[in-house]
Parts: sequence; structure tokens; C-alpha cells
Amino acid sequence: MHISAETLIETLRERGLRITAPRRAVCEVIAAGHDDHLDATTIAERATTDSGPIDTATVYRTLETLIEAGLLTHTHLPHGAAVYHLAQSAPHTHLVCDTCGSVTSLGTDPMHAVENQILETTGFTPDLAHFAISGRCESCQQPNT
Amino acid sequence: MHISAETLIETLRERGLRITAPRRAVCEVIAAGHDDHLDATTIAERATTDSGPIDTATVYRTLETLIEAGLLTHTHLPHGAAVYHLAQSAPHTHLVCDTCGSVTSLGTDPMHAVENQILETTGFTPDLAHFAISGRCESCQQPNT
DNA sequence: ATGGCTGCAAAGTATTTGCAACACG
DNA sequence: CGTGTTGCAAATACTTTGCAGCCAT
Repeated sequence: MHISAETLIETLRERGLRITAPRRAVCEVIAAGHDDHLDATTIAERATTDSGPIDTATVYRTLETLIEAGLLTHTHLPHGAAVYHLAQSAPHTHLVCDTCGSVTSLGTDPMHAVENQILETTGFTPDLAHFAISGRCESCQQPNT
Repeated sequence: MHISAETLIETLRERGLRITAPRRAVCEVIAAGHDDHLDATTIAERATTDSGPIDTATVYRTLETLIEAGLLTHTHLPHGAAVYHLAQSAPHTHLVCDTCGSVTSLGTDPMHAVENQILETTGFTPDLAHFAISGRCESCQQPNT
């Protein structure tokens, strides 16, 4: 149901890119974390190879490569670090809690209506998989003032 | 209809804060740009006083002060810099073009339905004035592949 | 063999903070 | 006068880039 690391690697190969240990490691981390919201630093930490940890720069370059290949998308969360996940994942919206920083996923069902409405109203085509909504999650509902 | 610089200053005074030239300048820039999406750097550039330009650090501190006073809100745009605008402005959603970077404002009408739906579905209370949607604006509609 | 890829380090951007001098109230 | 503020600079966080050596093909 989810893309495997091998599929990612295969796609890279098809595009004439070299299959290296770091790329393989990054692909595996991403494939393994299909439901997670991983930022570049986390990916770098998890994606260690035999020859030690992977440099952040390499991770960013690899992620960019994967994005160009259409395998990955990234989302900028309100507070800072960008998170990455497979493009093949069901598109979803990120709900980020201002208070505790937790990230909740929301299916696009509630968003589809808006998508069309935005398009009709403004001519703007929104990318609903690529943005985050700030707010307060259920646990942090109580006012903090 | 929009808050004036004096009102902002008056509110700061009421909170026991000192009214200084830099704060006055920042308030004026914000009041003048009520419909704009200003980032801290832009505010710093516009808010020059007799004694020269205002330091970025001061701008950030002043903005934070205004936010604490409930006069201002900030939004993190997908590509990087946070933008600030009056809390009293009609709440609106920001549509940011991935291609040209332009920012379009969207009234909350199309969003209200979603707001309720999100709340019912997930218990998450979204802050619709505080997030941006990525996508492609009308002018950049044509594929760039 | 050779050009794409990597790691290291430095640069860049956005934002925060320490500190001494200064000015509002 | 005394403390809140400011400006400068250094620090932090995230991401990008230059460069020389290495390895997949």
C-alpha cells in the first residue's frame, strides 16, 4: 500500500541517478516513516550508513532529488522545520497545535469543497497536501491566558 | 475602520509600556500597511526614525510586544519569512503562489465550513487567520515542467 | 576512467539573546 | 533617578553552496 524503499531507489535509477549508500538510507527512512512527519534533521539522524551518519547537506540534496522525481513532498510547518513525506501518501492536511506542537493529520474530505471554492473565487489552485493549519489541539483546548 | 497608529500606541501605554521612537515608528508602519503582508525585515526598513534605521532585533521585540498585547498576529508563509498584520483585520487566509511567491488574500467565507468540520472531526480548533495555503496563482497556472 | 555524489565547512537567511549605554516617565 | 528599551554583535536554527576527494557506472 505504501511505496517501498526499493521502489524509490528504482525510480532514481530510472532517472539515471546513481544509487549510493546515503540515498539508499534516506529512501529507507522515508519509506519506513510513511505516516510520520519527518524533518530533514530527523531523517539525517535516522539515516546512518556503515560509514557513519549522513551529512545534513546530503540529506537536503537527496530530498530535493526525490522531490524533483515527484516521489516526495514537503510541508512547512508554522513553527519552523519543514517536514517531508511520500507524495503517494493520501493527500492530507496538517493540523499543528500552537501550544504543544503536535501534528494531527486530516483527510482531504473536508478540504475538497474549499479547494473548489478557492479555485472558483480566486483562480488560485491550492495544494492542500502542502500546507499546515495552526490552531489548538483537543488536549490543549483550555485557554492559556 | 482600521486601527490607527495612535490606537496601537495608546494600547501600549495602557499596558504600562514606554512609548519610544522605534515603537512609534513600527506602529505607524503597521497601521499604514493594514492590508499588506509585512515581514519583519520590511517593517525594519520602513520604520526608520530620526536617529536612523531601527535594528531588526528591536523590530522583533516590538512585534512580539504587540502580539502579546493582542494587537497583532503573525503568519508563517510556506517559503520562509513570517508576515505580520493587525489582529483587528478581517480574518483571512493567505494563498501563496509556489511559483511567483505572490500572496493573495481569501475571505473566511469558504473556510468557515471547514473550520466547523475540522472541529467536529478531530477536536482541533483551527486558527484560520494564521496559516497559508500553497498552490499556484492564476497567472502561474500554466505548468512549468 | 570520469562525472555525479559525498562530506566538511563556510555562507545565507530568519530570528533570538546578552550586554552596556540610553532615555522615558 | 531607575528601569524598561535600544543597538550592536554574537548565537541559534534551518537550509544552501563551494570545493576537493571518492565511487557508481
